[in-house]
Amino acid sequence: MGTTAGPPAREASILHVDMDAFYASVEALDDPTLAGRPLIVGGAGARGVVASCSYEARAYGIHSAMPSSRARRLCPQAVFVSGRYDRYSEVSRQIHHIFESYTPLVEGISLDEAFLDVTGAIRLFGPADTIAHSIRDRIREELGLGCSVGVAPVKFLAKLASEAAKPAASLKGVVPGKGVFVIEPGEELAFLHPLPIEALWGVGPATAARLRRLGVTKVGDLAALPADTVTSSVGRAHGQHLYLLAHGIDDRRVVPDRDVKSISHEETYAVDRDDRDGLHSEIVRMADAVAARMRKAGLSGRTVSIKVRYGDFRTITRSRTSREPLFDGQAVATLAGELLESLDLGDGIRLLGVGVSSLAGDGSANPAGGQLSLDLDGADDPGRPSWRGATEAVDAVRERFGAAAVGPATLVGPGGIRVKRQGDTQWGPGSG
DNA sequence: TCTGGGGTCCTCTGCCCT
DNA sequence: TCTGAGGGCAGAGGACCC
Repeated sequence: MGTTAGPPAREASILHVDMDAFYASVEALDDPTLAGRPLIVGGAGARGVVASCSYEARAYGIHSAMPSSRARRLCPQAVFVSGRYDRYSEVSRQIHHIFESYTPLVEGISLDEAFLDVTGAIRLFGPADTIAHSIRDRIREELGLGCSVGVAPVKFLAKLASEAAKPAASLKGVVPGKGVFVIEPGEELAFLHPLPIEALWGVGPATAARLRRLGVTKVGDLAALPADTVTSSVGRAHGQHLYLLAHGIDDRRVVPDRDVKSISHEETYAVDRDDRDGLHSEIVRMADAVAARMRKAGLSGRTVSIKVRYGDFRTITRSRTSREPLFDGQAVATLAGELLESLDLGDGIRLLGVGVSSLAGDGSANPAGGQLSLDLDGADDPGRPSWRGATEAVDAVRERFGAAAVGPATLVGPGGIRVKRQGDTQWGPGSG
């Protein structure tokens, strides 16, 4: 660090593909009566938020993460639809198949966004912008969905370029965007410096407020500052990163398979809760789901965390690290339950979450280590099944008959077994 | 005008050990 | 034996992303 020179010349061969209003577009695809209408995907309840909305809804000022209650006030005629995580995952896989027909270097950021490094594909398919148009056409023709593609020499500029390629919302109708926007080598700073500072990846409301105190409102203002001034304002690592980005420098590569660092579930309740027995049952349900996802990924974890958000929105986390790797829901629930017991629930909590981190790849069927204490009952008497065996049996039954086919006894209720699945209540209570 | 869910990364603090 | 410095680690929380 310390140089103020522009980025080193590099071919524009990084693509950022961003689906346009993805969830809303999938809903309109599956139900054509929704097409062209203000459509909101998200939690319709009092504590729900907007996950995605059509451009017709955006024309009313609605955007993702907005409380659903406010969205409803802004556009009373909008159609609310609950999210279907499984369906979006399925479409996302189809989109990735298209990506992978061009390059194996595909880094998924979320269900609707990915980076592609097409450096090695140019000889076969043509220049990067040709590949970008080809991908966009195929997604339109094969899946009936729209997307915007940014092309640039580095990742964060490709992302900004895809923003520049997006359609715009207006009350007179959707204004089509460029679809593909290319930032050529040498053009980086001319594109970057007039942008507001919030355009940089990693600048949210808190960082923007700090930078504004230095007189920084545009990326170019940040680039004009000495590196030390930036780091003393926003912290060493963060400051160095932003300083480099402001000069168009981004050495991050496209990484196809990132290691998962943590797995968690959390849920916001429609009303604040202080019933310890009920919340303990919730801990068991979420721990069961987290552990099932760990095992499916062949992982075990050592650190168990709980997250609690009180009625006044104050949020705390508590965690504990086990000496032994954990792989089953009961062990995770035991630690999480102890953490919950140590807390004062006050006037009630609106959110509860359970997570596991310090993950390692030994949650498979026959790990090298793992949870000796819980396996002891089986080890004492070879004729008795071990807890590990029971867990594997549960996984096998669920694989065949579904997640609700079998589960912890504490989760059995009048309607069957209450299991937690990824994407459930994703956008708040009352989402359907 | 109230603020979801699932993640990652960073910083700070306190504790333990050398 | 006591004390302080420094490293490593765990725990907690903040900020940010989609």
